[in-house]
Amino acid sequence: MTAFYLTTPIYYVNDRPHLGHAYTTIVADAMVRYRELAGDDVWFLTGTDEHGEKIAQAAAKAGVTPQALADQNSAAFRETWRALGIQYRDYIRTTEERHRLVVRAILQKLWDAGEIYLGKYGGHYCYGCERFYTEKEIVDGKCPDHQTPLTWIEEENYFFKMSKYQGWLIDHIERNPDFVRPERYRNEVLGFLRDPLQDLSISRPTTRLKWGVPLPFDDRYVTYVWFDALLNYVSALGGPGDARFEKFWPHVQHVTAKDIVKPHAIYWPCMLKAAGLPLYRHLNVHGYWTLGGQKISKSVGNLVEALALKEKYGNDAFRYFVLREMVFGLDADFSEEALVGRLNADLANDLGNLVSRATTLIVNLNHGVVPQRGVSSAAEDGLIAAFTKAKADAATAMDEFAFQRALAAIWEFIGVVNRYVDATQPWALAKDAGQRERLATTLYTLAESLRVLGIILGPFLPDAAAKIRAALGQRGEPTLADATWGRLAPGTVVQKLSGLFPRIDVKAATPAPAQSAAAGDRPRIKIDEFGRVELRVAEVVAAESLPKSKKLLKLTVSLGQEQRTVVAGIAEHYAPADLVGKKVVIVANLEPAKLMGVESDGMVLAASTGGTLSVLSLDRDLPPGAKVT
RNA sequence: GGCGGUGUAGCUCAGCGGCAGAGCAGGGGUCUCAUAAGCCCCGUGUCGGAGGUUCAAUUCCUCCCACCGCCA
Repeated sequence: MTAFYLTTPIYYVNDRPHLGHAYTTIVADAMVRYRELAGDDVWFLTGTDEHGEKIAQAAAKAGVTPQALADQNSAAFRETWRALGIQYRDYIRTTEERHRLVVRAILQKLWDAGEIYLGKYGGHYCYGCERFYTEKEIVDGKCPDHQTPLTWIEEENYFFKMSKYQGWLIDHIERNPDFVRPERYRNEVLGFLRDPLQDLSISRPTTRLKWGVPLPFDDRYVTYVWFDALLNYVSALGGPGDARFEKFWPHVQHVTAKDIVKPHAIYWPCMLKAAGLPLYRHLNVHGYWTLGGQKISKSVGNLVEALALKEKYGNDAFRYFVLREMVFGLDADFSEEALVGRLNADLANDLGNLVSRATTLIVNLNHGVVPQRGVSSAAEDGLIAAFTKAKADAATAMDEFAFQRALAAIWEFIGVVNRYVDATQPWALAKDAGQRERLATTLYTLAESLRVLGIILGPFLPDAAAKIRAALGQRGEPTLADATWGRLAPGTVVQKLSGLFPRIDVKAATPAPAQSAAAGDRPRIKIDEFGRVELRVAEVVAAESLPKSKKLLKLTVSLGQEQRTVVAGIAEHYAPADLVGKKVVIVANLEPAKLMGVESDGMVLAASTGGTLSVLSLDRDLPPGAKVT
């Protein structure tokens, strides 16, 4: 029995779970389910990354301890995976003692081996950002964020001698072409390695940051968050010496999004090499989801919304869509329309309808009993060959992390079965007493087709596959070996299974909210036209209703240096008290206008649909006056 | 600025030296077991532009344009 160990990245608890995290995790879940179906002994790890400056800062801002913030957000990820039916075997948090122990043990080992040294680092430091800036990032000697002068700080830190592994790493990647895959990311890594590799700073002085794992050999420092985080893949198995580690570590593969290729493809192999541990087998890198073709970096909120569509259309449909639509490694676009398109065309029309018609035929024409099959004709031979090919193609695709190709291969077979029904016409055979054996063979073939589909679809559509197996009276957890033609026992009772994936009536569906505006066919504007609109963050200092108006509120807002009066038509949706202290977005260069006798100098932005209205605010805190672009 | 990638049918993309392909969308037909589903038929598109190599280029080479990524 082959061991198989797959990890997702541990997600940074500064974030809320969104489509990007979900894709990574669904991909890993589907792969693990597939390997398990194929008979491997699997282990599947996910978790959360909880140390570092950003967490410490966010917690301070929220007035809670870093641990409390981490607890809360780690739980949000766990809940998301539960809702998505993710079957992880372990969930690690970097604040857990089991993790800290392993990190410290490995650091000590590296220190003893002379892989770490104390060095001096000088840089331009911004106290506001609590970080160093490189020469390139600095604007006129000032912090690009705060526009405040920077301080030259020399700081002693511990460094990992990563540079000495450069030649070795290049060699390893060249000898193992699929170490980093798909190939585009391998090329990127090799490109990066053409320039000299620097040693890696692995500590932060506790005078600046306390939220981390203390270095075992110098408690004036905590471990730099990346060094700490990468080790989760090892610590979750108990570390070297643990039986679980010895069993699974040699077979580890990682899955990540493309933004964290560098730590995984460069730091991590060097760290493992220095620690005397075997390297991972593959780093599997996927691309980004875009929404309506737009880059997602500025619209994390929309990614959270995208993830919410799983509630509307169901886990299986959501899983199927992301696995089928994204070419693993490339970016792909997510839209509700595309999701519904896949759901209707592939799941409802092709698969759901096939299940419905085939089970109905067996129930109607043979009282729901799988008959003894007779002599095969060319039609059956062709169908069986198509299944064998689909199964093999899917296997090849899965070996290469090509989920979209695996699903396309299975759908080829579904198409063959649909054509088989049309070609053999069981309903016509049933009317001819001389065709009883043909009918029996046909019905057996259909039932067996559904049975094998119920097995190989399991990793991709867990719920639907289970329903199909149940309708065919199949019990227990299947294996891929069970998906061998002819194993269905005659006499098995089949139940009618309709509505596996109901079609979504696109015309009757409610128009997509807000989001569709971007994709609409209104005339586009140039960027400089948009640039004429000056949008700024404003803090509501005071709010009062206007006595004579039902709709209007008079707001006093701060833009940092100046205060203004703005009248907003939101009284039906917000009480004045709800708004005070809130950061909103206003149009700052609008011509002033008098409304109900009050001069309004600006306009508050709000989104609305039907009866709901929401004032735009920020999901991260920024000072009033900040420009919105 | 350096390195790399992409540009093929309305949309998403495959093909990567030998008569331009698939899925979806759209149009037409047909069966009736089925979820108005299935099945069958319908695609001349400057294969981003210009030049070159070749008997032959969407495919190889050079340059240019556009977009994207990594690095600086």
